[in-house]
Amino acid sequence: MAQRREERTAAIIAAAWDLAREEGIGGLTLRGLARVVGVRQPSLYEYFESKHALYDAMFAVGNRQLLERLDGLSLPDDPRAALKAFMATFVDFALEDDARQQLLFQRPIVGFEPGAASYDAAVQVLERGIAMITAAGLTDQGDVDCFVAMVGGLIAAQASNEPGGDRWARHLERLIDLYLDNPRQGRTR
Amino acid sequence: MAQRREERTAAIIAAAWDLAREEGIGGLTLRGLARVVGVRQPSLYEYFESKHALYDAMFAVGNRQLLERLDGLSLPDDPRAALKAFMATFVDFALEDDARQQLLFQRPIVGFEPGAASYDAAVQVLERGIAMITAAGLTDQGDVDCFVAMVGGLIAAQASNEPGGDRWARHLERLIDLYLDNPRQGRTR
DNA sequence: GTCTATAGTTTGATAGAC
DNA sequence: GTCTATCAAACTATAGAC
Repeated sequence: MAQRREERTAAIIAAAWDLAREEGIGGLTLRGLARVVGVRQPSLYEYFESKHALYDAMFAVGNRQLLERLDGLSLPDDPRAALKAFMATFVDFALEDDARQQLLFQRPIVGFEPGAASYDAAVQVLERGIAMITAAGLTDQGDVDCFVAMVGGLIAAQASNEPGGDRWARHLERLIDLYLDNPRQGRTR
Repeated sequence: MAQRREERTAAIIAAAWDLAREEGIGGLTLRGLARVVGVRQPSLYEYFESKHALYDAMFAVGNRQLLERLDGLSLPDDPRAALKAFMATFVDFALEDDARQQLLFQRPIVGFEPGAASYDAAVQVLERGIAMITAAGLTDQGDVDCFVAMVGGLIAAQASNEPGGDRWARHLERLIDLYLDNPRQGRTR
């Protein structure tokens, strides 16, 4: 049964995420993971050929979760309202889990580059985001860049200075309006 | 001569920064540092009682460099122009050296918290920045938070997506105008 | 597929001679 | 103050029995 093996693999990845949440993404070790899974450390090599392969699988699962959540949204017709709902979901997702935010949106593991298959989900997320921004009226590359940087800055400030709070995140909607209302070439009136 | 010792300590810290620039801040090892300094690894313990103490000294030196550069600016009288010049210098400093940016503005070393003395310079930098923002007209805490997050977001996006370029950094002045012209409670006219 | 055993490496830190 | 020698610990990864 190949299905049995896939379920087991998924359970190990889930346990790895649990552990990363406690120990930090960089503090994840195969010994620790084996302990919570209930096997000996070498047995994990039956499911992942290296530690990098484990990170890669975690990266893929995390991005697929994000993609599912974004695709599950029932967005309003108004492009601006839709963008706000989309980005609020994105920010919530990022702030829910610091370890996940680090592995998905930063590069905290030296030498780790996600494989093409795992990267695919991340690319899809980015494409959806840019499509939403464009639909809301920001077509200039510089405007899109600034918008993306702003959202990333909010997330980073919130996660590192006040995890669990909303001191920064609560300004998201206002800032979205600000950016949409002031494109680079735009006139205020 | 205690002076001789201080000079040697400073030289070791400088070498550590050189090495961190090559190997990454997390890849810095005492053995590697000893090699480039020209001594054996245990000899470093004559100058730093632990690796954390070395990081702490590096953190302090980096922040003092930033403080010197900011204090050395001859700023225009106009508060808005002054803020732009101040922040441009800050962003340049952060983007000059990725390892330095990581140690100073992120927390890439697990378990490392700068000591009070080293933290002092960092606090002074932040205070100066907030004073500049306030002088330019943003007095609301939420406005200051958003401004700081925006600058951090620009730096992070630039450093991680296009090191050495200016695709994000070049929008700094325009975004400063945008934030100053649109305070939370403000009216456009 | 899981185990025991261990190789092989790297690291921070200490002891003690000089 | 610098050295040699070494400890003690952690980790990833592999070999081979069952």
